[in-house]
Amino acid sequence: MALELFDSKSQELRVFKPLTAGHVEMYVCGPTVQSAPHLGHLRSALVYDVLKRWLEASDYTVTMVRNVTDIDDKVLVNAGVRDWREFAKEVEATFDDAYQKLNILEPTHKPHATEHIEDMVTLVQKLITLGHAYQAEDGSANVFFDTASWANYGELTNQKLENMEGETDASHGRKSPNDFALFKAHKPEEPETAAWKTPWGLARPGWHIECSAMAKHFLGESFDIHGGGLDLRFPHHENELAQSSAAGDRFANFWLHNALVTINGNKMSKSLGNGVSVEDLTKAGSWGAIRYWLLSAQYRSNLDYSESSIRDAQTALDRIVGFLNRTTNTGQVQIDMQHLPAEFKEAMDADLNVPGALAALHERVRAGNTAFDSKDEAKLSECVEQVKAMVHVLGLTFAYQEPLISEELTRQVEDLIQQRHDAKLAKDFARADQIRLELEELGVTLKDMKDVTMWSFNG
RNA sequence: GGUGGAGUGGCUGAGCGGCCCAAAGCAACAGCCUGCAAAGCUGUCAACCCACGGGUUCAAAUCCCGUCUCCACCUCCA
Repeated sequence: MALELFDSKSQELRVFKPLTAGHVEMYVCGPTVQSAPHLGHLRSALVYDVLKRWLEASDYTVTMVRNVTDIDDKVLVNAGVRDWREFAKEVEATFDDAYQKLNILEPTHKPHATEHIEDMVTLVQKLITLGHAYQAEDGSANVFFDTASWANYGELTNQKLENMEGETDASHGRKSPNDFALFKAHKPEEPETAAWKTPWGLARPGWHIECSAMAKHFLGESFDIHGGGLDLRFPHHENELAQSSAAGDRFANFWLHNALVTINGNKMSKSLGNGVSVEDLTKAGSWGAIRYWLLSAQYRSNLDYSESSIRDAQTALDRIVGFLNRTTNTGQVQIDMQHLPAEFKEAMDADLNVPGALAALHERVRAGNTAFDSKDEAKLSECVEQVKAMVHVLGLTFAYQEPLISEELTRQVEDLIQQRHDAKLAKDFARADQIRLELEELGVTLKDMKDVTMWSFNG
């Protein structure tokens, strides 16, 4: 079975076939570094991380670009009196930190908008030459895309120009309220560091042109997949598509849009201020649990957050981790498609049906536990290999590889466990129970197995 | 007004014409294990049936029509 992906431009499932055999190029819209990440940003990054992992597991090589929008109205506003560049770096670091803790792989390229102003100028000049862009009629350095000149405008979101509401504020030299900024003229109240010399005067780039220019810089005039959050479909991606195709590029072959994280049924967003922060999440469960939860709905379905979400995910993940811990001595995993069950592959190939893949994973865990208890070594070994491979593809490996506990504490805990064991042998149950209480106070969860006592911290 | 999407068990969430008398997880309950527990494991758990009303079909959660409710986008947002 071949991988099928839902292309939101043609609004249908299409069999995925890369433009170049064996190689996939993808561009994903990364964050505007205006404030710390919330669950929605993490979900988006994670969706494309899993896609990349699945493509690689399917024997493709993948070039992935995920940009950083480090110059934007909001960045300047939120920086306040501080140097906006320093502020942007700081926010970006909080994203990188969260990505890393979630085990999101580094993209091949991580370009910053401010590093590609030249590319943007070149692209805009071309658009002007071709008659699809113009400098503001008021003579300022504002440059706009001429939507009326591009008959396909609206093709991505199936909208007609006359139905669009357009910009409501002052025109700034626009011909039409639907025209969007390619470059924004420098404003006196903004720092000079946030302005670049362009053929039209001092200006900074608009948001949309950044992605078109960076995609072209790294991937050329056409590439396989463009991904991003559903809320970026319009205007951001519509405008990207208009710019790039008006400049003569074929641009993306597939458009993927991940659905949003909701809370009480409503979108989680910066502007609504209902974002759940990283601090809140890590109180409820580990990073592994957060990753597991974010994967628990198919990427085109909304994912609704509630208080118990992460906690429930932790329990589910612990089942998988517990199975591997009690049956395996090593955290080493080789990715081997041979070991992936057919149900898992079918689910992943069906537009990345990760919940279906997780179902296959849990089924193997149960079969493995049964084999373990009945001492069916052959069956057990098969299940372990399968589970390891699936866990690896989903990027959950780190959840059982991470030794978070210091050596000192480990020694202390193991010493107490030994004392308790001795007390139990001497049938001094009062002493054994007392030690059990001490361990609980340390935040240790005991697991008395047949011959040994296993334990985990806050588990 | 325009454009998309969604309504499935206590909760999360797959399935999108027959394999569905609806996956998986959580919760709940029971058993095993244990000195007793916890943890772990195993099992059980959707019967006027997949928002409601019609229709198509040999066959519908899945297709069509209508109704209701909800969400997203059309302004910055993953």
